[in-house]
Amino acid sequence: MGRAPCCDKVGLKKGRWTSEEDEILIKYIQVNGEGSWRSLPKNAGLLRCGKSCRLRWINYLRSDLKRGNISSEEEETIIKLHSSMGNRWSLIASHLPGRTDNEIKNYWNSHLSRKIHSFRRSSSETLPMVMDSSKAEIPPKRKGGRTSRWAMKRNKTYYIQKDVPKIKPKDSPLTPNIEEVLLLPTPDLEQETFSSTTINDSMVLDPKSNDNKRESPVLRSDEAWKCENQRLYASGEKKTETLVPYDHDQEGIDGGVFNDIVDNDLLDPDGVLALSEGRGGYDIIDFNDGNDSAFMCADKMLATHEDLQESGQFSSNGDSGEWYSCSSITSGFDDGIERGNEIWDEKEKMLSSLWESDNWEGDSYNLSEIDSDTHDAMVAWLLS
DNA sequence: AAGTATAGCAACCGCGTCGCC
DNA sequence: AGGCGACGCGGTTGCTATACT
Repeated sequence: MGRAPCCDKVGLKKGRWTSEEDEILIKYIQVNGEGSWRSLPKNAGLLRCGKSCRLRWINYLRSDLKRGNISSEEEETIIKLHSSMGNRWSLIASHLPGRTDNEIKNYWNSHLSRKIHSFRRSSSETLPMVMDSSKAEIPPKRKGGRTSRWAMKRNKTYYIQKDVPKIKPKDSPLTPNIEEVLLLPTPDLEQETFSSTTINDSMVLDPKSNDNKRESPVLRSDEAWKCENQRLYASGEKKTETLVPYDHDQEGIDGGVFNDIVDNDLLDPDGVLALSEGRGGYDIIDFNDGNDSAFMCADKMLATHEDLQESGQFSSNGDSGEWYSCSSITSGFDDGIERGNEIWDEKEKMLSSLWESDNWEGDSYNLSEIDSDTHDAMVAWLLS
C-alpha cells in the first residue's frame, strides 16, 4: 500500500513562486507563525502544497537568512564539517547562521565538489596535503558534449551491495577478491576535503619523500609502509601500527569506542587514532569503483587492488588519478555496516557537542575528566 | 545573431522519523 | 503496539541565465 500523498495535489500550483505568493505566505506566517504546514496553504489562500510552502519559507523567505555569496570562512566551515559529517546538510547548515541546508547542498554540488574533483585530478602524481580551498583551481568550462550534472551523477556509480558475500576476517587484507565486493556510496568523494585542518594529521606521509620537510607532505605508494604499517606524522614522529583481525566477539563499538579511546589513550596529540595489538575491531572491505579497488582496514585504506602499494587513508583510482578518501567508512563483515553507522553516529554526536560549546560533560562519553590535550586530540580526530 | 551546452539555483519528491492517538 | 499524520532531510529534477561555438 503506497503512502498517501502529503497533500491533495489536484489543482495545486507547482514551480516558481510569484512575488504575490511570497507576500501572502510572509504575511500569514507573520500573523500565525510557522508550523501546521499542511493546513497553511488552505488557511492562507495559497494554491500550494504545504511542503512547498515550508520549503519556500525556510529556504527563501525567512528574515534571518543571509544573502549573498558564501564567504571563504563559511566555505572552510562547510568543507570541515562535511569532512566529518558527510551529506548531513541540515546539520552543517545549523553551524552556519543564515544559511540553509539547501543552499549549502547546492553550493557543495556546484562549487566545492568540483574544486575537490579538480584538485584530485591534478594531483595524481603527488598530493599536496594542505590546500587552500579558496584558491583551488576551477576547471575551465568545457566546450561541447552535454554531460551535465556529472558531479551528482557520479553518486550513482557507488552503491551498497549488501547481498554479496563478505570478505572473511581471516582473509588477507591485501588479497584482492573481485567477487567479494562491497560497494559504497560516495562519501569518498566528499570526505577528502583538503582543508588543512581536516587532512593534516591523519594522512600517511611518504617516508621516502623529501617533501616531509615541507608543510605540504605528499601521499605516495610505499612498499615499506605496506609491510610495517608504519606511519610518519607531520611532526616527524614514526609509529608502527599492528593491525589485528576483527574479532566478532569483541564488540568494541557497542561497549563505547569513545570511552575506550579516552580511557586507553588511543589518540595521539595529533588526533591520530592509534591501533595497537589486541585492539580488535577492524573490518576489511574491498572498495571498488569498477576500475580499481582498494582494501580498507577500519578507517584506513590498506592497499589498492591494482598494485597493492597504495596505503594510508587515501586510495587512488587508477584510471583517472582521482584520489578517494575513505577515512570514515567502516564496513565489511556481517555487521560491518551497522558498526560503521554506530561509529558515524557516535562521532557526529561528539563532534556536535564539541562544536557547539566545547562542553565536555557528555557523560555517555566519559569525557568529563579528560585534559585539554586529549580534548584537542579528540577534536582533531573527529574532524579527520 | 542564433543555436546549443553548461552551471547554478529553486523547487519537487520520496522516504525516514517522531509524536499523537 | 501500531497506525497515522506531520515534519524534516537528502537526493534529484527542472528552469533560467550565461558561456560558448
